[in-house]
Amino acid sequence: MEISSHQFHLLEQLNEQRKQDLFCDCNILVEGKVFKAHRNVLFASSGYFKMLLSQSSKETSQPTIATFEVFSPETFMVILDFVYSGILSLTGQNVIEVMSAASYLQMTDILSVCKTFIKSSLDINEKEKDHYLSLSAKSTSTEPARPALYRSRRKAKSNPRRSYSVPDEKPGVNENSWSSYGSYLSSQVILQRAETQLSKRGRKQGSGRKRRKHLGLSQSRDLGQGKPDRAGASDSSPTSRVGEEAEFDAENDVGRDDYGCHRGSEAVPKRWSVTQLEQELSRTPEFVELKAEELYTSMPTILGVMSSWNEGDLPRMRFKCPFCTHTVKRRADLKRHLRCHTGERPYPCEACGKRFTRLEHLRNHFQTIHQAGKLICRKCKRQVTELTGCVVQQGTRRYRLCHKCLAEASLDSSTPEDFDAGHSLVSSSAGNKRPKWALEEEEEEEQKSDEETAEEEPYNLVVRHTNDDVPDEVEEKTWNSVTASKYHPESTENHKIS
DNA sequence: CTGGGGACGGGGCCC
DNA sequence: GGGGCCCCGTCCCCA
Repeated sequence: MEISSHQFHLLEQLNEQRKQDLFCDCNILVEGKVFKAHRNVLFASSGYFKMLLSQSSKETSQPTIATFEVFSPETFMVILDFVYSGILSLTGQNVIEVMSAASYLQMTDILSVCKTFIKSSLDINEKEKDHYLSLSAKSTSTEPARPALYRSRRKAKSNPRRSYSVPDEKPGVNENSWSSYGSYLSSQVILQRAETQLSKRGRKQGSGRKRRKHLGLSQSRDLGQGKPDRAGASDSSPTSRVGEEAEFDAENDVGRDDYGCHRGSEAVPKRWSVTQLEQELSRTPEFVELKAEELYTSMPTILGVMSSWNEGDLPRMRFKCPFCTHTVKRRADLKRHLRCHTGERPYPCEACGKRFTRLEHLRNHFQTIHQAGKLICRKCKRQVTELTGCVVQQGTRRYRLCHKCLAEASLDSSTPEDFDAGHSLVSSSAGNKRPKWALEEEEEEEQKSDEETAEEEPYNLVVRHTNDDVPDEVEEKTWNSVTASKYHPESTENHKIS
């Protein structure tokens, strides 16, 4: 026979013990503030602590001290309260940092709730839109943030306080609290996008930003001895973090000044960069894939915002990106911009598989990479014709050499091929060395049954506008080799739509 | 190590 | 609204 209240009472007792500092055998030092807790509770709640405490479990006679500098004491208080009560106090101001801390501490339940909270914050229904449009920027900037209390499903029954359930876990409960957009987001779970996003971000940020690091764990009798661990960390997180905060403070101030009334800003507290938010969103397997098209049509009310206007001027309508502070004048531009957040690349190069966000980028790529459009010998800089020179490929670069320079360069091993011979330069070179981005798209390339066709006609640019949801509806535009060199799509007779 | 150039991504804006 | 052009910034490779 199961007594349902036992778990709750047990946790309640543990929480009381924590508050009274009874049997606490773990001290957590967060930016100088000490939190006391029980190892077993932390072990059971956090993957981070599980790993940490299992490593230090041999010396159980001494209290464990964990030191963190990557989140604030207030944030850790929220998390610790959740651990001991099942109640998560989220606000628009703390959700990002709580999510970051939860991600760090490997607490997936909190992560899910935070992501859901953010998603719901991104939704603005028609009522709110009308509300914003009817009020001036001044009058809407003072609405206090109401904390939302998220309760663990296990404790939802006995909690008298208002709580939300995670839609993923309990569909149907509190449906009004969650927009269709949020449901849409939750239903679009794709792991591959997360990997792609992470690899992309990692590549881009590799030199620019340092990952935040915790400052270590010590096990000693004296709390003060936790300090040397901080000094020992070469990649000092306070320094890097301050830099990140300052960076985003500046960029977010712009958006806040103009669009302070927009609720979307609540979901992105000013201390966080957009990239950081994306990283947090993409760190977990549940990262959602958003297609710009669907995103655009599924949440139209979030996009149109009214900027503040000067005296005597008519209000200027701009469109704000829900994921960052960027605003654009036209909806189409926003739609285009959204692709940089969703990672959607609807224009694959049929020659090499690389995908692009825009047709023009694909066009430029094809011209420069696969056609070596410059009729100049790269070595002697003289003009070459298709008779006096040929195209060679070195790595990912493709260029022309005159026959003379080619002979001098001794490029026999690189298998240069005559441009007019109709051989597949791409396939021969791609077989030798696959670029990094090609590897990323490897899985998708495997599904391309028509790629061989493209390789047989290496000088035709085949543009396929993909639609992942409707794979049968594939739009292809094939440029003839001659017209492709010009890339004038207005000459529609050269397009083959299949 | 450094500077130059290529490739690429993204924004603004025109047609 | 879509397509396209221009411009700029960033990253990477190479000499």
